Amino acid sequence: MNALPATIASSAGACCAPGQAMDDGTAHDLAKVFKALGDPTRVKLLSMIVGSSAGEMCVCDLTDPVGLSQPTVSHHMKLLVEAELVTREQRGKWAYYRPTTGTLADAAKALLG
Amino acid sequence: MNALPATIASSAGACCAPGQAMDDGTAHDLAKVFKALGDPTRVKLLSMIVGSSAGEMCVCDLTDPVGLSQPTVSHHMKLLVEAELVTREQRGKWAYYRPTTGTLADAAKALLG
DNA sequence: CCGACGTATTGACATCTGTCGATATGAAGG
DNA sequence: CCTTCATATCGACAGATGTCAATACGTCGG
Repeated sequence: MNALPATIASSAGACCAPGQAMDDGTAHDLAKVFKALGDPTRVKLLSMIVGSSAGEMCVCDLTDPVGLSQPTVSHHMKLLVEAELVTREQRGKWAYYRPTTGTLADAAKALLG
Repeated sequence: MNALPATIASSAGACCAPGQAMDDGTAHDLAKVFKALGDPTRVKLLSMIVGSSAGEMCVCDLTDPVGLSQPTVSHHMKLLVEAELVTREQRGKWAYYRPTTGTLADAAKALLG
């Protein structure tokens, strides 16, 4: 229940001492974001949410298009939340997910300098 | 021995029919790029190459900083090459790796629209 | 309070992945 | 040629990952 994206953003600033290995914690945090997108199903899920007209989607809307069971989709969404690529909001019976702005871009920037 | 990044770039253009699931092949290609960065070691490796003053590094320069065996580093570099995040050039006994420009940014753009 | 419904968690399983040691490949130097 | 050195490939193994069926949790409408 944690994650520290502030580290990522700050690392994007003071970046890249030449030839020096990146800090272990930063590398771990960046890898977590990219790893969350390292599965075709999760790429699809995020792309659907990003492209949705309402800007948010619930699990029930996502299950059918990806063709996987509801628990599996729920599991994937949890990983996306933990990577802070989406946020979760419970409204009534439904859990709505919407993309976070900047997480992926910040990670890429921290890596490429 | 393939990979099709043209798909990624082109997908970045005609992106995101609302609510529609992303094409299977595109999702797979994007996931391949992100998965290659889904390991802290590979994040470190790429960041070191990006931050290097010469703009390129050989395996011998990379092995020590990450603290892993030479075969393991070679394995990681192969994955980065296959994801087209770096290019490999053999000069004499040494294999030099340098980052590709745009692969990660294109993947992120294809995903976020 | 109860039943229905959307979602999350658990347990199990096959597969994938990161790592190493041993070995193969390939290029320079004598 | 034969050796040396940098890199790649192979085989093996522990651990992580994606998936599902079964089940538990929470919220709403009676």
